[in-house]
Amino acid sequence: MSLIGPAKIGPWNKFMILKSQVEWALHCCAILAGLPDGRYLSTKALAEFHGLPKEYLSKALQGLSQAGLVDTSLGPSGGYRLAKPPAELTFLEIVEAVEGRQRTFVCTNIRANNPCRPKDHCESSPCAVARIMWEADEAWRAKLRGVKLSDLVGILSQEVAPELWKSSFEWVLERAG
Amino acid sequence: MSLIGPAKIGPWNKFMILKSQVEWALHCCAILAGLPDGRYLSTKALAEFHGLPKEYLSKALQGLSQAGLVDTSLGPSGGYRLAKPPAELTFLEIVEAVEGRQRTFVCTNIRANNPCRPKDHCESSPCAVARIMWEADEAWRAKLRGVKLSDLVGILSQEVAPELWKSSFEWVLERAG
DNA sequence: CGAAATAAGGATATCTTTTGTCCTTGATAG
DNA sequence: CTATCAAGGACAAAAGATATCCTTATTTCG
Ligand code: SF4
Ligand code: SF4
Repeated sequence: MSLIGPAKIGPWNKFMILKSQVEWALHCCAILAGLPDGRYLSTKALAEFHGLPKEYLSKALQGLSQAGLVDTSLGPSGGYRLAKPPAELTFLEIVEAVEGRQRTFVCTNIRANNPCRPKDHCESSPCAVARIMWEADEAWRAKLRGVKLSDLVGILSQEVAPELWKSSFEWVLERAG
Repeated sequence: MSLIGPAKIGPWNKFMILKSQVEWALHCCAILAGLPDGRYLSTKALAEFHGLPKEYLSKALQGLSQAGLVDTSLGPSGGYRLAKPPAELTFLEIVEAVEGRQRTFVCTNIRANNPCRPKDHCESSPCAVARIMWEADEAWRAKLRGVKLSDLVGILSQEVAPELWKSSFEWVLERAG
């Protein structure tokens, strides 16, 4: 389902992959975006709705909370709600909140091992290899930065079957504190 | 060195990261690009030049070989050489040869767990979340597809100190079969 | 006030992936 | 014939992802 080409290159089937937490967080934000003003939705409800382990999903939601993307409330009728309007929440913010902000290419500075290199030689700036890879990372981020949560909700509201959309909304409302 | 922001978000310090093999393969290709026509360079020489474990680097080179990016030759004076001119070899080809071609976002289809979803409901196409993430992946690939190995060599030849560039070239030539 | 529900987060266990080593096989140059 | 090479299988160690359990402090509601 997720292979692009015939790619069967030795034992290297797996590509660098985002945590499944990212998918969970995106789905949860989409749900929270539909919540009426001031209401909260608990981890329990979000986990149940998506069929996910509650305790582990909680870690992803904590990531969103620490990044300031959601507000929380304790006690019964507590839970999560978005900290800003869906139109001001980007995909990149959500992805980075759970996945971190490191680049995909990390440089282990192997050029320092060059046997021809003088002992006192000091490369100051990152070399071209790293810069090129980081530009690709930035293109990835730029794309995600350009998509708002509200864009997603807009697409989903058109694509999801109306009766499913409606019943899901009601299911959530019943549990929103 | 590789952090973009202050990003200290819970235990999630690590981002999805490319194998170090990718860095190794890019460096090796840069070296091979400087090889005179018809000459080969062995795993042993490449590993020694970069200070890498020979047997493990070998796996990365096998990836390049299986992808048809390099030609190999057995026996003494054997090794690797590029299968095509550096101007026709893209970063993306090299990266995919060692890392694979899977997307960074894999969809575990959690929408199927929606308790409101009718039993016989069948979502055919991937939803908007997945499509958006895949577009970002494609932007990343497009960027890497646009950079040729010859571009890298051009930049390096300007940036690397001339005496180091020259001595490295000679070091390689001494060992090229 | 007291009980139940909640987020936050520490500790730990398990599984997968990455990284690395070792060895065998078959081919090739000299 | 011998030394050297790529290919690749088997295996081990380290790191990371996934998941569970438990404690603590806070808040709502009866
Ligand atoms: S800076 Fe360039 S040479 Fe140094 S490790 Fe990173 S990619 Fe390799
Ligand atoms: S297709 Fe969409 S809803 Fe289904 S698992 Fe993928 S991202 Fe989630």
